[in-house]
Amino acid sequence: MTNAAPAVPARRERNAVETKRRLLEAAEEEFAAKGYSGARLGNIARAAGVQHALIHHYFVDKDGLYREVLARGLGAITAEGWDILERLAPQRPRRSKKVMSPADIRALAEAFITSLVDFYATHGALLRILRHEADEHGSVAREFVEANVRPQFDEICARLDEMRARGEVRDDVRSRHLVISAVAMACYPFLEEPFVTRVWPVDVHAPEFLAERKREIAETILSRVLPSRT
Amino acid sequence: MTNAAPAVPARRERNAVETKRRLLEAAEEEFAAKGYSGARLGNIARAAGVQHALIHHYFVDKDGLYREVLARGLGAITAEGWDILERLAPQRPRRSKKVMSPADIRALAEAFITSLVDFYATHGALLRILRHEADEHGSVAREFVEANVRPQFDEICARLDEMRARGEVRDDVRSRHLVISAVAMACYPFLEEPFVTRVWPVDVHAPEFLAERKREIAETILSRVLPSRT
DNA sequence: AGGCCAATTGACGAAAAAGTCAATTAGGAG
DNA sequence: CTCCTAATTGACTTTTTCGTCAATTGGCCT
Repeated sequence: MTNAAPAVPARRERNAVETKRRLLEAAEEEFAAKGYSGARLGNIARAAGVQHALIHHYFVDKDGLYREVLARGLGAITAEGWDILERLAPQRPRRSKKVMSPADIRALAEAFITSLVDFYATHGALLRILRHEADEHGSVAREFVEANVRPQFDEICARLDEMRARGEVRDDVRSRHLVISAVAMACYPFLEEPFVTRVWPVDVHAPEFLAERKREIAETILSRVLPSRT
Repeated sequence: MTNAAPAVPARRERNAVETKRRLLEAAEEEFAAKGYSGARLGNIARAAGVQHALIHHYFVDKDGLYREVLARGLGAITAEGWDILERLAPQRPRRSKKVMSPADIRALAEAFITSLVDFYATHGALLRILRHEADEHGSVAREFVEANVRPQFDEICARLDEMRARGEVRDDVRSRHLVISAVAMACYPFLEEPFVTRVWPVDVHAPEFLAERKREIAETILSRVLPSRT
């Protein structure tokens, strides 16, 4: 009643790259929450504060937007994965020379778990997209996992098997189960956040929680792996 | 060309309860795979082998069908959860009398993990629906978890805390983290099956895998929890 | 200062999905 | 055997969502 002036179009700023970035970010959230077929272009446009026609201008169609979201993230996480493995294995070249002490193993495990938890805490949205895609859409996530993360998984298992062969870890350790367990413990609070926070009201992204979580997982893995208590 | 007889309507059988059951089953799969907004009534009808108009006849609308799917499952899994806790605690009434031996604890842990893994292996679809719903739709899953599974979670944590107070488990065990870890290890292969089978080609529902998985998780939890190696 | 290019819009059309309804017919009750 | 109820269908309408297009306008270049 006072100053109802709907005629003023409220000066629109223009910035192509910024707008595109906002759209991609909004799209990542929407796809992560509802999957491909459940995502609504209207929601994405509204979250980004633009008309949905703009999506078609930049990304042609829904599929184009989806691929762009994936492309933006997949390269990064693959590189980060190999990076983690790299940093953990400066000892790799010299194989089966001297055995690692329990202290060495503890340091290795702690470094690994830290990287793993940080990884999942950071890339939750993208990983939820991959999970959706594995169910409904299909090909992209499957091929990505087989081509990029499976080699990393195999690499970790191979290192564990060598450690077991050298007697550095308990010989009833089954490497694949152990890695799956570590990944499960690390990713669970972030991929299942809505559930976790309902049974245990914590901020799973708070620094204190992250630190606690890392300690707990490292301790668990080490207990399982070390021949005797330290 | 040979016997193109599309005029024969191919005698349709009729069975209300059976058809309804088929619809609910198909709906569970569809909702689990794509969430509420991503699910298509057409897909559900086709999977059940009926016209989609029949869905409206039995369940009024999409929302009605969805609620019916949830209702069919939620009651069952709640009861099953309390059942598991019940069976694990015939010792509950007498509190802090005699302490449990490591062998007792091992038996308890193995029974718990077995129930947990079987639970997740069995109810994967429904739990994926709850996960979707937590993101997009909202209320039903949240209220269900807070009202029904949180008390179960608290109960387990309380028992663990008592055990720690009695010195039966290591005193650096944080009960909530431990339970979250156990749940994570147990559910991961089933809630993330498409991912797991891409990095490690196994049939996660095969009896051998289930047995291995249970042993591995129990061993991990026990290593973490027991004051010394057995 | 003026004009051009592209970012952005708003309205429109097409396709897909949800929901409605009258008309068929299987199968049980009398 | 017959009739009558209800399960089931197929075509229809409505609503939602995706995609297109011409028109507008902000920022930049000269």
